[in-house]
Amino acid sequence: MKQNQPESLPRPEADWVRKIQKELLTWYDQNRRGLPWRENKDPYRIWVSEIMLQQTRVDTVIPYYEQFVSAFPTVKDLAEAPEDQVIKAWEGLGYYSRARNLHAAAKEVMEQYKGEIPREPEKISRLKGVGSYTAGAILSIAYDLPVPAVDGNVMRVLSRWFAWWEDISKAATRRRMEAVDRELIPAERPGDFNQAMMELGALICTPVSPSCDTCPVRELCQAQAEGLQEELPVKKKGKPPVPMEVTFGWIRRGDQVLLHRRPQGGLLGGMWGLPTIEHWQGSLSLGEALKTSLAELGLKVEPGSILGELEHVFSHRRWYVTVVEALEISGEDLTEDYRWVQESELDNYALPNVYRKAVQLATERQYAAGIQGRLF
DNA sequence: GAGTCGTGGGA
DNA sequence: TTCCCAAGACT
Repeated sequence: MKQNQPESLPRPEADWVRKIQKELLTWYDQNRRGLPWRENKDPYRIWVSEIMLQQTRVDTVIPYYEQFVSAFPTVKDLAEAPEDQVIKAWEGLGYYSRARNLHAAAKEVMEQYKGEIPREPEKISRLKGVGSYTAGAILSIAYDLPVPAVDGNVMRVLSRWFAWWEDISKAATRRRMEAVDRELIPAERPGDFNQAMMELGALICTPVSPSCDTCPVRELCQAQAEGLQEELPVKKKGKPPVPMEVTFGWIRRGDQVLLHRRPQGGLLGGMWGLPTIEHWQGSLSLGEALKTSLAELGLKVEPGSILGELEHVFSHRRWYVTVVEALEISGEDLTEDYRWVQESELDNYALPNVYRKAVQLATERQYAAGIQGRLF
């Protein structure tokens, strides 16, 4: 590990900057991928793509993007859509607050900006879900404004170009990199230049085993010159997910199943799923936990068999899930965040993947049990 | 500044 | 299996 750089920021010379701009844009013109959000410069479509691409791979986003802009072609369509429909279109993509924020921001654009996504950095940054990177991406790509769009790709590229040893997991580093990046952006094609930086990071200047052989700017890269490309960028490691034991209830009343809407704000906040009890290892037996929890709602159930187990990993949590079957004995009116749903209607709900997996598991076991019951 | 917030893919 | 992620934002 090398020493940290002093406080000063890299000061690229004007001649170096001109070369970088020319080589990068030439390379981009010849190597850019034909992505669906690059078909035009509709600010709304650029916006949708940038939100979906936050912490999400291009290949994962493409089908969601196609379906989303087909369902909501304009910011007006999105603003007028029911939230359930917007969340349903996001099902399986993760980070669901992105969808809620995007929906709320679309309404804001309609009400405050007459349906036109604002061109001012201060205004666009005020929209929910639009941070420093996303604001810069939309303004530069859709409106040709020379503002930085510094994402993980760009930070990696800058870190290597300047042999910059600051930890890119820190917010302060991003701000400092934006200051330097701002000096690199050409007045003519700011959007293409920003995309070229990201494209280089995605295709050539990759996190591991970068393809320096075919890099269009290898002559201008300090890390390459010093053989440091594998050491940079510096990035502090995250903590492993905390393991948790979780019980899902597969609670039936005739051909209906009980769904629960998770509280806003937390993990999978506001999303529908099976009734869920999260507990530390060994704190409660599964059936008793379920029974006790539901009794507080005025719902009496008789715990049945264990339908199965599954494991699901989130960014910061690992769920060891046991799906427990139960039959309703008696119940009063439940609160709004509980709902009895026909099994055939489950597909109409936006269920996060962990619950989708559990539903599949439960229905399969249920079917198998039914067959067994008839046979024996 | 450090945690929180999903998912699926690849080394 | 385990780890690191992939075009970050919000609290």
